[in-house]
Amino acid sequence: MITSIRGFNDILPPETTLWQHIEGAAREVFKVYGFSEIRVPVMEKTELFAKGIGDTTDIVEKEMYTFSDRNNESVTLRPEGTASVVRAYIEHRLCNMPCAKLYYIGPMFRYERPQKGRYRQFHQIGAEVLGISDPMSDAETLDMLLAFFKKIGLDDIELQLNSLGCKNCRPVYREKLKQFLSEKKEQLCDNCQRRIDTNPLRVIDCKSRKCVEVTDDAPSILDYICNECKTHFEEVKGYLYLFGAGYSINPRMVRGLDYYTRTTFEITSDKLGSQNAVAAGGRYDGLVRELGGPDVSGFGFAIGMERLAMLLKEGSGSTSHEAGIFIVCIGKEAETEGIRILKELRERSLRAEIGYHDKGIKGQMKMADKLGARFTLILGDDEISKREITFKDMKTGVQEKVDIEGIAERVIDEIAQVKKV
RNA sequence: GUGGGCGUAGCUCAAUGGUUAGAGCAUCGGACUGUGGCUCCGAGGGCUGGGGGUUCAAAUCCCCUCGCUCACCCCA
Repeated sequence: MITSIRGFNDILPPETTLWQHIEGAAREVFKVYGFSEIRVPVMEKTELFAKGIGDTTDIVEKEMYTFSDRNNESVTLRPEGTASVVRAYIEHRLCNMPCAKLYYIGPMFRYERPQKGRYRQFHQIGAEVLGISDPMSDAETLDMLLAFFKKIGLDDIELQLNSLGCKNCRPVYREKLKQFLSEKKEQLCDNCQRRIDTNPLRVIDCKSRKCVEVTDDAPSILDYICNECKTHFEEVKGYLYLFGAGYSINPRMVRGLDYYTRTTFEITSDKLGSQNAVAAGGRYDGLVRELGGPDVSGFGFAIGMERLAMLLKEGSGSTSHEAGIFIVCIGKEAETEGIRILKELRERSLRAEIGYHDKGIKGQMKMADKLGARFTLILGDDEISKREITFKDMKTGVQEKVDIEGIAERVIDEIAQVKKV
């Protein structure tokens, strides 16, 4: 048996309905906030990600699907969406727009060990605002994200906010923190002892109890960011209040991508297991320039579709099928008439299916039931000779013979009745 | 890359080292040849993940390997 590749999953019918619902809600909400969809390729030149994400990050160092194509060019399946969107923004001179508010939906690829909420092919809904540095934009975009979660009925989530400062003030804090950690090195977990030099910010985000205690009085980044960054952060908080968005400050939150500056955030849920962020993002003011574009700001986020679907499945399990019609035919003549009716119902946008002959009438009824049809239309010799059709309500079991002319109207009426209740 | 847990029918799971590896659900058929669900009866479906070893005898014990899963790491 040929199976799918490790970490690459099929999404099967009952669940695809949920996915469509999620995507539809995102499109609706993003639209009213003035965003437009952008579709970018799933593969890019490797250097785009190396430059954009940072070539010492874990993603670039060991998690990318990188190949040589037949021309010996190094290409990579995108591990995230922002770099591609920024590339397209520069390539097509979208900076000529007053500001670019773009969203995308699609698969991303990272070569990691799969676990709960983490897959090698996973899907993100992302949005980016390019060309605006105003803190109101941070708040507005966060408000949009929260509006989306509200729309799909997800509560029990928390918006955690932080500022990572800019390229001027972050290194100052980093040194200060390194100093602090070095003094307490022996008390940290093995992992964090190693991290003091490679990634000190990560230490204050460590979950091990030992490290949490030791870093309790560690310097906070919010005390070290420069005045400009501080002002920006304060204004973001002020605008969040105006938009009515709730949040909590988490000065220990760290992001894994190099491009983030100033505002960063995560939306978390305690129902996701170890991978507890359902969405995350932040500001990236140097990225466009870094990738060869104008010196403009950026702000964006990405939502993890698998994680979101996981949360929504926990809640309401409404699997009720749509009201549908199933046509049972006995004999060639009935079949001819049945197909005619089938076409008519479908042209009127009704969900209609027809039985296949090799099943017999019993088999066809069974199939109607399994498919969840609310009504069946039964056509046999009796009906054909009298120009009638048997109309059966599968829920109540009640059936009657009705005139074959105008059957479509009758069905539409009945379905309208059912939907009202 | 490093750990832990688990691999038995399509699915969920049974089976002290000892007959022919079982059950529920699902599938198909019958009771009910123009009527689904409910009930009853029956059928199909398995190299017990794969390979090696111990033993008179292995789903069961040992080793190797592959797969899944959770966690570390990292992240959506």
